[in-house]
Amino acid sequence: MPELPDVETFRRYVDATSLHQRIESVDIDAPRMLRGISGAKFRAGLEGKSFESTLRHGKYLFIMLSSELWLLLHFGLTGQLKYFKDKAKAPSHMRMLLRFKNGCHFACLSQRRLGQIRLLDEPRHFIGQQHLGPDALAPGIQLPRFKEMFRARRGSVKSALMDQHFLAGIGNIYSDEILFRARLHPRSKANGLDGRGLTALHRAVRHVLRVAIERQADPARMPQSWMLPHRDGDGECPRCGNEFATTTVAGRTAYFCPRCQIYTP
DNA sequence: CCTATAGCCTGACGGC
DNA sequence: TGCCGTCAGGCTATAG
Repeated sequence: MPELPDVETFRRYVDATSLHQRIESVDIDAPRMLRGISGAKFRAGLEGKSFESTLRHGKYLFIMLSSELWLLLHFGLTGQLKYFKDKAKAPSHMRMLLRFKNGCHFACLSQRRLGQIRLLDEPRHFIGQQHLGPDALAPGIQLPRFKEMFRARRGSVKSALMDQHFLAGIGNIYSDEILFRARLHPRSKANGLDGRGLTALHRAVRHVLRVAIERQADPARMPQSWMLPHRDGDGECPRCGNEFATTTVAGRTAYFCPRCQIYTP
């Protein structure tokens, strides 16, 4: 689930629910998700502190604590956040559970336990260490820079979009949606796109991510003109009625419309 | 630099 | 019904 629009939605959710409340207790159910720190040290780092502000880079969510340390959350394939009052209403698959002084709870869910939880001193430092590319919605990624990046990139356009070292935040679903909008075949070569293709791609990246954020990354609320509502089930292109096809790119299943999306070697 | 593969985990689904 | 293989919106490590 969690690509850039989902994580941005989580970030806003934290801002709306969980800032400035003292953390009374910390429970970890999935020690494997905790990276580079013991459970005891992690608990000690959170207890008595509060969330003060949030930041997102790609698919990573950073939460600044009152101690000036940062809580890092990464959601893997199945992560979610949930803020709730009654413990009786606790959701399933809670991997980290905080209880605030006001009696409410903040839970990090992950059915498959593939996410990551860390404590950091500086987001910039972490982003550098991981060699993450610029955030896909960063204001600095204007068309000229975007074109330069793709012209210097070998391999397929879809694997470029999904490569977190190249551009951070886009995963399998939204790369398909972006390529559908830009009418580019997922296996088209990144450095084979012409000016028109790159312009369309640049606009599609920004448009798709922004609209998805506006709709809170809820698949049920995406426009009918998009691929997402038709990916399974009927599987028909909302533009031409053709059936969607699939192919494998960078180890993932890519959906595309064989009539609308043009291949460029 | 790039691609392909397996592994990490769990659950849903279809076929037999 | 039960078992089995496959697949899933992530990342990492490894090999070529």
